[in-house]
Amino acid sequence: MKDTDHPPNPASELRSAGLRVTAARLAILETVRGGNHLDVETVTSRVRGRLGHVSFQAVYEALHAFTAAGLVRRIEPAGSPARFEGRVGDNHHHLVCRVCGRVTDVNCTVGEAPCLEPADDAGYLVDEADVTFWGFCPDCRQGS
Amino acid sequence: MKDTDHPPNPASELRSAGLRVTAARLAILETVRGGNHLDVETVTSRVRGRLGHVSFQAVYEALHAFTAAGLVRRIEPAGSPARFEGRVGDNHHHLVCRVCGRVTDVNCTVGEAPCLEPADDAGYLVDEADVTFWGFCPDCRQGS
DNA sequence: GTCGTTGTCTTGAATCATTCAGGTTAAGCG
DNA sequence: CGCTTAACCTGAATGATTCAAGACAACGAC
Repeated sequence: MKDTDHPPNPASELRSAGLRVTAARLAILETVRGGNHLDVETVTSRVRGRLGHVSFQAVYEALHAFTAAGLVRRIEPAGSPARFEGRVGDNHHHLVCRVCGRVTDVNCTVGEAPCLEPADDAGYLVDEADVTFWGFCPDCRQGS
Repeated sequence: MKDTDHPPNPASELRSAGLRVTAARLAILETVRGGNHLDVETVTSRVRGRLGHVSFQAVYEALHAFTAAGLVRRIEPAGSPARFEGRVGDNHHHLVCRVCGRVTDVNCTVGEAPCLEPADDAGYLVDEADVTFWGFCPDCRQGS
């Protein structure tokens, strides 16, 4: 099982998602995939390091489009700006450090696609489960 | 099992949490408990309806203090402002409507305190699990 | 290869929730 | 009845995100 299923190449992924292939978007997509739950500012600065100038709006729009297309996933731990990750499609969750904000992936153990359905859906048509574990990461739990 | 365990009365709850008892804070606490995942603006306007004038900062500070004291719980579904609820201490989760933003409580079925621990804690000291189910509420799934 | 459509990118301003600052009021203990 | 300090007030600032409107360029059609 591959980490995430990346078809042929990023360019064709964009195309088959109905998006145009531009240097900026390729760099944004690769940056998100190469990074670890990056926020918009970090994505932007890394992309700028590669390409020169790219506007914040271009990054926001691209990330929004990618999220809608299912190419990336957006997470937003309470109190922190939105973060993006390349791992999509597998039902995994997150550990978030209350001190430093670090985010770490956790696989869900309870079976294959656990936590995917609430006990009682109250009539809702549920399409996603978002599980966040809050605590203190190895580095930050020292001083406790 | 009671819905939520409310000791003697709100005033003594505040006191035993080390907080002073003021008309504003009593009204804020009761408003949150009587409401359904209210945001700060709604809490403020309801409290104002009762008491006359109360500043936003007073409400923010009170809600922050209550949250720290464990009297209320703060949730923050991605993309929406913070919301507060009076149900605390029982491990329950939330259904959030993608269209209207409505939030509904769900009890966790998988045992008593489920989803409380991740499969692999990656060295984190986990103290809370935050589970949000995204979907379409009964009212909003009609047009689909 | 050229053209046209429209998705993408740019600059600049605006919005919204939340927080910070500093000073005033009043809860509750001695 | 004072004192200490939590609580509250007004007003301004911050930071992430979005809106607006025009310029540019990807890519399918010709």
